Amino acid sequence: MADLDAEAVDIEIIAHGPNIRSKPETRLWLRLLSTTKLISTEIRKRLRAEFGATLPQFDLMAQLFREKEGLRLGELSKRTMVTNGNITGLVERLEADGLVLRETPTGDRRVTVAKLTPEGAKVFAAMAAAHEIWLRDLMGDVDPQLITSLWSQVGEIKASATNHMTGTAED
Amino acid sequence: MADLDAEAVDIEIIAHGPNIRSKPETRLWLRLLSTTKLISTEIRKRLRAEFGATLPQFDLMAQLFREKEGLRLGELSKRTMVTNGNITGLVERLEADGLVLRETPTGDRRVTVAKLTPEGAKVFAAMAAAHEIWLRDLMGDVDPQLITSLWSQVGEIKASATNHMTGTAED
DNA sequence: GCGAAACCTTTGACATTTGAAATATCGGTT
DNA sequence: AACCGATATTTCAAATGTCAAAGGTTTCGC
Repeated sequence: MADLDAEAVDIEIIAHGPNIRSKPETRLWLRLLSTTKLISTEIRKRLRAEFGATLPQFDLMAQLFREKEGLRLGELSKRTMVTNGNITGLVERLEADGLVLRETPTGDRRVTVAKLTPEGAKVFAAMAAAHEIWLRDLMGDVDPQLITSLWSQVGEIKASATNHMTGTAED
Repeated sequence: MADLDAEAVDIEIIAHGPNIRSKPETRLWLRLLSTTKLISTEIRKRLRAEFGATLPQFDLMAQLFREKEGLRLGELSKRTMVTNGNITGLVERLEADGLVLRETPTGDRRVTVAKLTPEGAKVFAAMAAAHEIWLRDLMGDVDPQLITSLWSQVGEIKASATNHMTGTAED
């Protein structure tokens, strides 16, 4: 951390209140972040309590659930936005639990394909059902039309962000 | 992870496409999550590259920046939504970097108050300025009015979620 | 003022996270 | 058939994350 020039910034802009003085983009960002964190924490808590699973495990299984033939680890990494190194450990733990299995296709030995075991599919189906109910519950006070329109509007944010970054990513 | 009943779930509802079959709440949630993760990753990358800081460190400093008298660690924990145990280490590292200092008020020796050092305030001011620019950049393609209206609409989601959870939290 | 309940922070055991470096394999060139 | 660049996964160190239990302190009821 280096020596930086404070005078370049109008302190007041950032200083007060619940971000009242921040620029709209920053305010929206802080709200997105806190909302997501809030709901994540709750979902994680419930996943843990009712299924002994973590959120990343749920995400990963969700991807495998809709690709019965399985997915390569790199593909899993992209889809879940989890780094490669992390996928390794995640899949290892799920394999140890008997929910996922790993296999190397005959053609290319660099590749590892992960797929759900029948047990894994069963467990995930139950988790997914609960997950949907939890979300309807958590968003229960919100007008259903707003939910739908938010989906596409947040999509605009996402598209813009994707446009303006060094790397890339998808849905 | 126990043996669960798959028949309880209509597989098709979850199975296909980019969540086309999911309920609106679930779709919105997945989009919020992926959008937030996308932007977080980019912000983290830039914070690291330009300031050698992490996102949790930035969050923590942001809270201290607008409370010149400092904040108790428990208060910091609530505001940043970071667990107590984690605040300890976070503040320790920032203190080691000379950006934050800890002191125990005379009145109550249970308490530790963290505040920014002058150096910390200087560094944060520069980070905050850059942060705002990055966000304007990332959301640059979006109609400014939409940004503002999203802020309040996402607020409705947040309020609803807050209403429907076991614990509590604030803005 | 004494003891119990309440409060604030730290500690400890572990799981997860990232980013970068290391490994392993493939495909094509020569 | 050895090599090079591109791919795919794993490993590693450091930071962050949770949860639960332990440590001091304060406050309150009596």
